[in-house]
Amino acid sequence: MNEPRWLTEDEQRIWRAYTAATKLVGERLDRQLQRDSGMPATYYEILVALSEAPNRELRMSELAEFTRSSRSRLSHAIARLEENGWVVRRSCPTDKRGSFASLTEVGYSVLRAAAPGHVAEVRAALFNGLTAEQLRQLGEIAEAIRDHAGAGCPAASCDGD
Amino acid sequence: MNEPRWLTEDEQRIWRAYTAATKLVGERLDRQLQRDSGMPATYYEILVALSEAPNRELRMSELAEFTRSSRSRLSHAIARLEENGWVVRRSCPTDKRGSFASLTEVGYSVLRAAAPGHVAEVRAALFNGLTAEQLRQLGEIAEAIRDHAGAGCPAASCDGD
DNA sequence: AGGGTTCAGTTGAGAGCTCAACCAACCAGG
DNA sequence: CCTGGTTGGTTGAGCTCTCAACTGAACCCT
Repeated sequence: MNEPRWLTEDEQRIWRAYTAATKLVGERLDRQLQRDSGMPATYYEILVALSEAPNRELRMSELAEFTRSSRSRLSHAIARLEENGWVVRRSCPTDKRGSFASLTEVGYSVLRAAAPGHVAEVRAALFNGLTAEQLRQLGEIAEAIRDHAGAGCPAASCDGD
Repeated sequence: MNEPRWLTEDEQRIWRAYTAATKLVGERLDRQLQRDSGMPATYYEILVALSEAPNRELRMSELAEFTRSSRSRLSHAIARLEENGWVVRRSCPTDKRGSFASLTEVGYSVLRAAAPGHVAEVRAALFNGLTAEQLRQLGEIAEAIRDHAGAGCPAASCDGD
């Protein structure tokens, strides 16, 4: 096979800015949550997903889908959250293989306490640096990437296969 | 203190698309490199930075800056890369505290072998889903975020202080 | 010189993630 | 039934990352 199609100088500049930006934002968010609320960003997202679900609980597989997490990662995470007393597992009555993750009252208040700082950090790290127009563009671009990259890689949130 | 400034519905939509998109892209890239070349994306970036440096070597602290990595992470990473024989440490003659990380021939060929697949995945995961105009916008947005988020958080690549 | 401070880098413990293997319950088809 | 495959979820090992503590070298200031 012949020479691959390398990135042009422009593409390389964009790619490097992209990785730098996303890395910085991700690290800021993670650091803030860890420092102020004692949880990584992924756990925060789990709590958010649960808090928005009817009855504040979800099947593990649905939760995995919402949070775009592998089942394995989620399982480990829920185990940790359960240790903290923020979540409890409930076994599913109709399908004995399944289980629900259910947000506890404690978990809910931890989430409520964490939210303001998190939102502030989102603004500080991402939104405040952009014009309104750029923000709008970013939304469209992110949606395009999400739909495109998600389609091209079905294994993104699956374990084995 | 009073009610924090929550995200509007639009802002929330943008934020969620952003996290979804960046997570998907990051995971695709990482997965591809791990599968095809046996290294995480962060190690790839280290090898790239070294390969572009004069004499293919850099001081640890410079390398940390280029790769936007904490000194600690880099130290662990270089230890691992040294085990693989892809990098060697050289102590600095003029400053006995310092050390250089130096890309070996083996490391260089591993990098050359990994590059085509990586570039293809960058295109597949990110570029191919966007119009030329969106790509241009993404570049500007990413630069704005990088400069803004980097400034607001000096601790991003420092250990203790 | 001598003493404190800063600087470059390392180390170890603890935590989260990935991958592959696994188990148990459901579901077909014969 | 019961057998084979699929599905829902868990587990453990290995790896990377973070955070904090630490070492030793350089610098500064009298």
